Amino acid sequence: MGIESGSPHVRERLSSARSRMADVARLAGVSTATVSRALRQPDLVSPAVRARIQEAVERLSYRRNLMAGALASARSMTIGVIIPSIVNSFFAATVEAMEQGLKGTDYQLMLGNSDHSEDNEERLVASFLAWSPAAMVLTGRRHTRNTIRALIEAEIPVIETWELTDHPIDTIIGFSQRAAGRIVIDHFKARGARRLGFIGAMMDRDYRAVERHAGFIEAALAAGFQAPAEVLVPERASTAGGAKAFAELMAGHADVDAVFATNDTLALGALFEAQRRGLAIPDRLKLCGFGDLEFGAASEPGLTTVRPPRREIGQRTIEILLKRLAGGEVGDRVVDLGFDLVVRGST
Amino acid sequence: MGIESGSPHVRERLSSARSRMADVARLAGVSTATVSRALRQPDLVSPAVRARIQEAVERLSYRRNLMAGALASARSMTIGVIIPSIVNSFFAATVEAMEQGLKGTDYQLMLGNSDHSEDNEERLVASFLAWSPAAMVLTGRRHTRNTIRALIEAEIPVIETWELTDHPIDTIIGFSQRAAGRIVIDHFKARGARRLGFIGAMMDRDYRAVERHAGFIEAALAAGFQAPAEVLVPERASTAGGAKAFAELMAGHADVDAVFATNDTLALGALFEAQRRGLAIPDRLKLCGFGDLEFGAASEPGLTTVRPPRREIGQRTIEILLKRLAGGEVGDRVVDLGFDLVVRGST
DNA sequence: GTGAAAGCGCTAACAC
DNA sequence: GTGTTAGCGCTTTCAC
Repeated sequence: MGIESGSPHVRERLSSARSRMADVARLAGVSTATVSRALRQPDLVSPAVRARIQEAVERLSYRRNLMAGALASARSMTIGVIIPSIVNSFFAATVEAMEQGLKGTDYQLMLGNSDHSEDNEERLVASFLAWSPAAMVLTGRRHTRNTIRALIEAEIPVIETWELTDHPIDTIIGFSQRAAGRIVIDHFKARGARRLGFIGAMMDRDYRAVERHAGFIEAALAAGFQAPAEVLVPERASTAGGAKAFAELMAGHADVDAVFATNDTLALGALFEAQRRGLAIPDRLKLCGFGDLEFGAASEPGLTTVRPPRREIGQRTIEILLKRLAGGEVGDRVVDLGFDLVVRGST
Repeated sequence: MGIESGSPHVRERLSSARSRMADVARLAGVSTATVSRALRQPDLVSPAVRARIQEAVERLSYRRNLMAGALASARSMTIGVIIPSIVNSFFAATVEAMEQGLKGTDYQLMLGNSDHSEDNEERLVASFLAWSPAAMVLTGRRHTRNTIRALIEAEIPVIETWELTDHPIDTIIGFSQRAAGRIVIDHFKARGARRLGFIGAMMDRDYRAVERHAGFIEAALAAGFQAPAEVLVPERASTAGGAKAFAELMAGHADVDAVFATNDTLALGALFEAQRRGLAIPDRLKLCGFGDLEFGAASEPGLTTVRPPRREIGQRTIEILLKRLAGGEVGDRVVDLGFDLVVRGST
């Protein structure tokens, strides 16, 4: 098309194997504009033409080049998701639910891992935005100024998750971490606990754990308990860390009879350590975790825990996003999905 | 720049806020080609010019539009990774290691989840290829014909992981699942086991578990054991499933004294169930898992397990990929990273 | 409802 | 070592 003989720099096509939209257009006897419409907004194209295009697409086994489309429209079919940790199955369940919600659409998740660092998050957001994502999903409500600015300038839907705040960047979907900490006190009190303990991990970086802790302490004092004994492990939550922290806790405060661990994994470690020490659960020691990780239902005894709406957060996020991306209204900016206390043998 | 008055269709820039390479070029007093070079192959640009460009980039807080670059070069800075499950922390550790290996480079992982299905994998590969990834990373060596063809046609590095085969698509990095099953027999025999049991999950879809099973059975028979008693759970491995399967196993074969579970999560369930039944571990019952998940080191008793090179697979994958993408030679096409038997209290 | 044509913001031949 | 220039394969006005 218009290659004049003598044209100086002819660039060869790199992937000559793959058919382009122009090939489809030619075969269907229409323009590329019409093919583009037929593929993106079928309603705007007459049924007859649509059928011809469909046939041509199949004959050529044509697949749209998403990058060309993204460049032309300044918007890609990508949704950037940043979670604090992949290994932590809290967020894995949320991501899995998001993936399932996206099945059948053309959207792709682009997953990043901030390792619980706001600076890492800032870098990730910057590099994700270079892909002109259709939307961004973050974990938590705390971000650097630059992150927030970049996100606002991008003018795309932004969903924060796993927490609540009255001032989300755009929309936040989660639950009150503080209330999750408080509810444990009610339960311990009902069970007759006298001396409380707390085990936490990575509380210098995991702001959600800090909030659960705050809720726990605040409610403990309000309920007339002595200030809980605490042991924090610096590394990320692990069974080994939980066992170690529990040992340390009991070493310093042998009278503790009810322990809240900010994470089921820590609680499992405490449970094993209690077993090793022959402490009867729940009679001598009551144990409550957070997360409702799968093993808690099958452990011996079963682990009492606070269940966050892990999958629901992901489902609702995608639901809201798909509606927005299809041109729907912005709904509630704060979505509280709540949580449950799951009572099992350990209390 | 050549906008003639009366030009019919002038399209307005959508994101006028962001600076383009042309802006940087203008400010630095060079052409866009030079800016592009300075950003991608700094060695080809004189230090003086490079510095000027660098300054302009900072002044304008310029970020390259990766999609434009990808379109022009028919190659994006993306590495597509497909794993069978996000929730399963086996692969999470591999992905985490890959991410860390990519830190400081401009490459991004694009993560997909096949849910242990070759058909899902095929769809994911197809949609990932639409992004012209720089490379693809798959889990396992079994793929549909279409997957393999598409990957070969893409002419990019392809790494298969977590298994071995003499005929990889391109390169495979892993270990022998079959040998991992066999080694457990050696250990059980050394510990004086008499009657063997096996617990598996999702063995209709998880081909790696099937291979471990095959190795276990094959070695058991070769070592003169009676054919192991087996219980398989259809769902994905869980503690609850392990407990249930173990209960069923003992109900049918009360004489079993050594159990191999294809997954530590199942083994943990068996451990809890054995506790509930008052079976002494390891005296009455020996238990071995697979995966070396974190809790096994802290459980009571500690869980003997086969440790796969989870992080090593990810590290090596990125190492090899970065070398290849930088134009390096293709090295070994089969990389055996081996595995370890980690002996703890449960045997 | 459909087509023409002007970009989207880069990269890579090639010339100098 | 640097500039010129022609695309990459779409999307989207605008005109009909």
